Amino acid sequence: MLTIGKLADASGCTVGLIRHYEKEGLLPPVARSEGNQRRYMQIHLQRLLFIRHGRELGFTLTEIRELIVLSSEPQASCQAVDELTRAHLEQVKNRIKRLHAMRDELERMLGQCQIGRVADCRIIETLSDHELCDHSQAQADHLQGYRTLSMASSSE
Amino acid sequence: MLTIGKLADASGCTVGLIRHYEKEGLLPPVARSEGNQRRYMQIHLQRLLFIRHGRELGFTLTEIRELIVLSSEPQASCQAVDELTRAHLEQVKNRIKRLHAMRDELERMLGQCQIGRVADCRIIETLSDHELCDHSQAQADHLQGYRTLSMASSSE
DNA sequence: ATAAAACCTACAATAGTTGCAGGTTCAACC
DNA sequence: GGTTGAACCTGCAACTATTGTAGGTTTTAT
Repeated sequence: MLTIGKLADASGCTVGLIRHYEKEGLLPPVARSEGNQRRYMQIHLQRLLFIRHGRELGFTLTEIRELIVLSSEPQASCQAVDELTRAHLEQVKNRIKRLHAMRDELERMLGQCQIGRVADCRIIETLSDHELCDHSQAQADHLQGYRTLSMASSSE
Repeated sequence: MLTIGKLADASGCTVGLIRHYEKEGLLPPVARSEGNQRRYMQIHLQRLLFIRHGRELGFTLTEIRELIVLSSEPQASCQAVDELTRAHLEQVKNRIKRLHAMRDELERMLGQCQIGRVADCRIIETLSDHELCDHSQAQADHLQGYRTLSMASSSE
């Protein structure tokens, strides 16, 4: 029997996040102590690790919920799993493309900047005038947002 | 004089987004008609294009606000602009790294999947057991979220 | 018995954008 | 001048994933 705090330590999630996953229906119902505190078992840890691993791979919680449903039928074909993963991979590739375009343009701008006065700054100039931008890959005028793990992480 | 609708068309923003930028302090104060409707001038269009271009390059609204402040002093050194851009570039590069790790692992999993039964699915298996994952670049256990343009875009 | 650590719920905040409801103004046409 | 329809107004809620907080309860160890 694990308390939510122990489960958090074991899984690398915060306590709040575990409660959140429960609310979202990603964690199965939990036994409670007499005083209404959650008491987990190994199966919950496994599920939690599954969720975290999915998140590390960039799946949304909705996709992970879907993967959980699919994995609950061991005899079914895993074609749906394959398709979901393939679709997700395409999204990841699209994001990479967009980020590459950003990176290249940012590097181009930085390469032109001589650190002079703002009035002559190529970065400001390019931002002000889209025509000065390298349009070769600028079809990325529709960019997608998403969110992965740990907004408040120390790594950035 | 442009109405907010015309400005939206000219800039590629939605009407709601223009109001949002105003609320966020990214657009200078606007003249109003007798009936309290916003009436814009060319300067507002320029500002809006600057914002959109910044967003396309992945700058946050906070960074763009900063860039606007910096660009308002033409005689100042553009070193701060350069530094802000450089820092942003590093973030973009980090995101690319993480997405590369995701992509590689997803491709690896897909390559192992034979489209059999879920019970034997390598994708589910790998998600369930982090040890099966290729850890070579899996230090990315702290992933960052962010958001760029147009969540509801047609392109995904 | 008491104190501290851990837990509980419910809510707000983050970022950027969209969408809605309920109401007002503008433009054009009769 | 009146009427209509499009465009506008404000304020609010939604989305995603996660964190944080406030105010209160339980558990655990002393």
